[in-house]
Amino acid sequence: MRRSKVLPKSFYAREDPVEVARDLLGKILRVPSDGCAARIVETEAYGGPLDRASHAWRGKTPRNQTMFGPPGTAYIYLCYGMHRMLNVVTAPKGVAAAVLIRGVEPVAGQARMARRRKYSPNDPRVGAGPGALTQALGIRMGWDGCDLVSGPIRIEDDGMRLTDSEVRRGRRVGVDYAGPAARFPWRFSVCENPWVSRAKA
DNA sequence: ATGTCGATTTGCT
DNA sequence: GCAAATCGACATA
Repeated sequence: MRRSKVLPKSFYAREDPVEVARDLLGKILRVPSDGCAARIVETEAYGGPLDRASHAWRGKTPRNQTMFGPPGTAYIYLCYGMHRMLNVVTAPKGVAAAVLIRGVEPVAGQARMARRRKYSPNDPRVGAGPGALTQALGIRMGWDGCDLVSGPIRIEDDGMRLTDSEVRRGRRVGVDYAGPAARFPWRFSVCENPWVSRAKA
């Protein structure tokens, strides 16, 4: 095991969430309070005035306000009334942008994560999919807005680097309603990795 | 292997 | 009222 360092605020404080989404692949998502950690293998960027798929496109609401907050915090929201989605807030405060975490490969606390998901530890369904990984890691709605450097959820760099040939880039999942924005190639995933969600197109 | 459908909060029309 | 940055149960083949 390589030594992990928590990502600094500067990692998140960049103008373009697409860059952050790409660089998040291979990083470690950790919940220190229960010893679980997993490697990020799939992400999607959201934000900017042209992105109709972004929750912030129509402005601030009670649900999406943390997207407008400082970078390096977690935007957690409820989807379809039951699934918790974990996003990383990027861009300067006041600019709404975030990266959705869509797939993770468990690297610590695998048994605990598998138990929460009711699958065996080697089953990709434990961490493949945005709703699946938050359940596996025990991420709670109450953590919305928490700090990713010192809070209950942290993201670390253990030195892993992915070349462009190991990364797949394509359309985002489940945003067909968003007009031209539906075709933005803002989804990133690790090639050949079984912990990437099964997307329908 | 593929298709339909229900769960259930949030926000727009 | 209805669709949503989804998932899993169940049906059919």
